[in-house]
Amino acid sequence: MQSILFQLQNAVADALVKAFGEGHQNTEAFVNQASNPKFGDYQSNVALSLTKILKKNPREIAQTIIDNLDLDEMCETPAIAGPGFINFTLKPSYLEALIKELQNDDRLGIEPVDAPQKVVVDFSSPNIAKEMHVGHLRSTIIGDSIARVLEFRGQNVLRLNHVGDWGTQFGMLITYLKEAYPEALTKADALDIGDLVAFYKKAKIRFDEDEEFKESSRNQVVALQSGDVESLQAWQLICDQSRREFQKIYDTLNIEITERGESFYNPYLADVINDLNETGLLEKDAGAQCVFLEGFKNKDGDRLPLIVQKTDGGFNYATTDLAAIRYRIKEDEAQRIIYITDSGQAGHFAQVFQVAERAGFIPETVEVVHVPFGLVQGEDGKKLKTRSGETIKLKSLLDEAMVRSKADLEARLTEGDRQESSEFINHAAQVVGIGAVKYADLSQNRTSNYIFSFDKMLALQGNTAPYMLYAYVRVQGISRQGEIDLATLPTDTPILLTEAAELTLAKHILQLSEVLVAVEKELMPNRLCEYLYDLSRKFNQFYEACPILKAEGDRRISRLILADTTARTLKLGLSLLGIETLDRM
RNA sequence: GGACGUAUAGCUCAGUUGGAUAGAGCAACCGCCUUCUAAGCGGUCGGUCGCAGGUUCGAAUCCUGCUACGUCUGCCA
Repeated sequence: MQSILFQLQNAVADALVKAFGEGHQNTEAFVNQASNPKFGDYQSNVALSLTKILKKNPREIAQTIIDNLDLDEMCETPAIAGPGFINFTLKPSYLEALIKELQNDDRLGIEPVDAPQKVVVDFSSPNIAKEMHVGHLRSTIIGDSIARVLEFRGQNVLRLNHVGDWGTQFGMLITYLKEAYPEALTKADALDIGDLVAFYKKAKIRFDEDEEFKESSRNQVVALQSGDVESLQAWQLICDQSRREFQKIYDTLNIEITERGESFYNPYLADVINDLNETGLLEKDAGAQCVFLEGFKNKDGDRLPLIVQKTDGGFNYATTDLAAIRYRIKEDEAQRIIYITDSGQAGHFAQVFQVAERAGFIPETVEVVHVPFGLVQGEDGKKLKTRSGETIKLKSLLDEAMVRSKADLEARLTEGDRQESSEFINHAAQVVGIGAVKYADLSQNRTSNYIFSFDKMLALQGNTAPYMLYAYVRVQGISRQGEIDLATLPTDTPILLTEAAELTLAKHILQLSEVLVAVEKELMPNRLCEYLYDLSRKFNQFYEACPILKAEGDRRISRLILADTTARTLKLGLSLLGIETLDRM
């Protein structure tokens, strides 16, 4: 099923050629959803844009376009309004037919793309032996949602966790491991570090206070990078410990991701330097191997380098990122590489991408894109910390969300004199709590800073996950109340869209495909959130205005189908945000 | 110093290639439960789209300057 928008765009584009000649084959049709319902459902502004080119009155142009349009099946006669807008109002009969098509379509009218692309989504990327913080939460939630949308569209997605599992901090960690847990290296499963973050902090203290420790840490880095067996074993132990902690978070969030950390690209780093050298981009400056950047200056106004090999011969993260780009293009055959990180890294990626392009690492057929998101701030507008100034642990943050949603639910149960099992309560609290955290994050334009507030994200009114979950629950409630299996409603009865609320809801349901195309292109999950929020509101208005179980005959079945299609759209949309649904709450 | 980003209602935010009278939620106030879960629905109130110019038939949106805030700015990632 082609989206309504797509069909109207094509129709207008055809009309332009018919009306004004072959020269207008590439003229943009400028069809959009109507800016205000009173203007109809869709509008085209193309007549206004052609005023100068055709040297005619825009209303006259609009009329000529309408005369050449063939939309009798879809629309009422298009109207010209204002200076030359063409307004389209969809026919109820057309909407009825489309809703009917969705009744038994699991994909709700969304066709997979014709030619799937190989897409790498690089997200989450915590650092080994460090706490996952709210910044990682954003990357994880946004990355997962983008990956889900692309997957549903039929793209071949590789989700990669580019964990920080390599680098100078491991010298310190391994040295401390040997000092504090010497038995860990000789006995199996002897390591029980417990809180790895505390371990990291202790190691850091030792590193800062003791010159000898510092020196042996440096030697440890060299040993690790040169493949010393014992060092590698220690490194592995620390990574495993961290990995287990990360996995708990991913399990709670229901997120799948393949770990491929920085260390993976270690064997390819030297090649990057060699190839940069061959392209003539490499310059040695103050002992370091650099590529000097175009359009970047340092504080003194001199040209700024991207350092790819340090004076001591070590590589840094720019080198790793260059190696990763090449590997993902050559070995993974990626056609689109998406990096989900905070906007603070925008400069870094701009630099790395520039060097990769100039070095010829990125073919024209490959798109490499940084998807930045804003800072997570506390309610004071500053970087989020606990009262004592500590980083907030992701686990405790998620736990608190669930505790709060549980308390809310229990209060409601008491109020409504309802009895539920503890399994039910715990499951509902988890779905609502985690869903609320995810939705709060995804529903904002990701480029702006994000003020993190438990109260706001867990508020159960307004533009929140619970609001949408509740709309879904309402439909399931109808099913229970009427003892109706929504999956086996009759298929031979007509859809009847006569009430304004029914028409409004039906139109909105049919716009999912337009939204998903936009999300895939712009990588902005908040567009999907906005769509689902509007869908929930329109459903609630329909629910209020149009009795379902009390309706009779075909009208009852039609409304049941409309409600069920809404619920399935909500469930699909929420699943693309990584949010589960509930039958009761 | 430079680069990038942000600035929209009291608060938190939308605003899709420039389009018609800039939209939600929260907060405040007023209504609607003998009727499918009121975690709902309807209504009222609330804006010099940071400031000043410019381009355009038309600017929150594009350009220039300014102000404020944020991020980044050579061997951490």
